[in-house]
Amino acid sequence: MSDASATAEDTSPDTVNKRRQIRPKAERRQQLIDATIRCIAQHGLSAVTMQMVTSEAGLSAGIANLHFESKENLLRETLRFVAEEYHDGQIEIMEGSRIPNLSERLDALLDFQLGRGVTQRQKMSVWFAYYGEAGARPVYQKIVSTVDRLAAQKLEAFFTEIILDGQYRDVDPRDLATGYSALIDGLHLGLLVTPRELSKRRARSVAREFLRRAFPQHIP
Amino acid sequence: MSDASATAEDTSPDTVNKRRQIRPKAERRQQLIDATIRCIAQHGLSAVTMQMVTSEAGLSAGIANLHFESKENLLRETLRFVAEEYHDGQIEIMEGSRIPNLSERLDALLDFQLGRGVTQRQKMSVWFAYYGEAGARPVYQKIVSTVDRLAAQKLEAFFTEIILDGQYRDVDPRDLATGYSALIDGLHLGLLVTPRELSKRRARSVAREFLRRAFPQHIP
DNA sequence: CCTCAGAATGAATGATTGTTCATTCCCGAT
DNA sequence: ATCGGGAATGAACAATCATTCATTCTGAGG
Repeated sequence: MSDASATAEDTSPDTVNKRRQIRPKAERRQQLIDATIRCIAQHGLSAVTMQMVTSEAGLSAGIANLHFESKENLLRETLRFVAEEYHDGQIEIMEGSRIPNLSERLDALLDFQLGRGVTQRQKMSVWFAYYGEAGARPVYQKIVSTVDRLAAQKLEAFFTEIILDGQYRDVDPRDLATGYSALIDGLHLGLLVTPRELSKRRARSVAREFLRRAFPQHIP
Repeated sequence: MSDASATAEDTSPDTVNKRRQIRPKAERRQQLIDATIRCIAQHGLSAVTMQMVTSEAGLSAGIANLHFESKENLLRETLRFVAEEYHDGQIEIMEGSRIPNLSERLDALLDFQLGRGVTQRQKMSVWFAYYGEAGARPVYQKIVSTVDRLAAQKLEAFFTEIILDGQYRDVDPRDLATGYSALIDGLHLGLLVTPRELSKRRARSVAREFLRRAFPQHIP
């Protein structure tokens, strides 16, 4: 929106470019998925059209049907990408090869899940747009279930490790992991729907207090 | 789907009735809202059409535009109804004129939020369908925000009462209310999207444990 | 420099959908 | 009984959308 001086030939990647370019298939697919994410975040899943996506990607109308078979396919692959991206990031932290200290790893998890990222709001919108449809679409349920199950197992293992380290009593790692995951989902929902009443800072504080009550020795 | 024997004149309310009936405006509006809820739960918000809704209600095609100005209006009023119904039920319990005992009131709240009700799943679907679109639709955000704020205030007051009664230290009622609300939302999400991995019983147990950690004297 | 496989285009198409409104006909008031 | 206001109908309409495919054009290999 800033550099729109169409005086000479324009070869910048983001602005309108008349020249047709041929790119590898994988690159075009990702380009279309990224455009779909932006469209869902801005207009809502139910308002997204193919023209909207291809226009956002700066490409022609028929290209989405060329690289994905149909609109349904494009939306399904977009969900899969967002779901895997989120859970992969989570799992990388929890497996903990990077951060050996358990307290620091808890903080890193909090930062990843509730930290600030400009693009974070876009991802949340997409996330819940699909959740909203999941009740009626078994395909979406299956994608989310698959990645969710793995993340839940890793979280349970992570909590088990903390429980052993702190010798905590009367704490079931499975129930605690379920509760923590639900809490994070609910906080994301609050950040998305009522951002005026729930700041990111307070959301992080609330989640931290949940962990502090469960693992007082690991959270100051 | 069971009693479909079209042998004689049919005057039952739910089955197909040829005879045209004139009913009060308010009744027709509610009838259409109920049909909309069922359609959203079954097919998803993005797949709902006017014909689907009017057919589900057993009425003619143009009637939705007669009682609501447009489709957008119908969807907006449906959201308002579901949101108010849920929060009114919550508030009635928390105000506690019915149940004086605080522990019993906590249990009643858990039962209402995570109890079994056949229609519960339908309402959850609608709830999250709108949440998914809320990120892109300020109108939805405003409706949810309005009812949510009132419920949050009542919950905070309720928790404050419990804190005073139990003389709990180091517990902020506002943060606790935010956390509990988020936890319930997250559990609803789990019940909707991954029902195989989260039973209602376990969801209730997880929420109860959250409360027990905060109010040990009030939850056995 | 030339060639051509196949990537990209975008106008055309058929299907779907929200909305309208002329017509029908129910039901309470007279 | 009957009359009229207005609730209900449903066929028709205009707009929108996903998808197709004949055509254009690119860029790497010969």
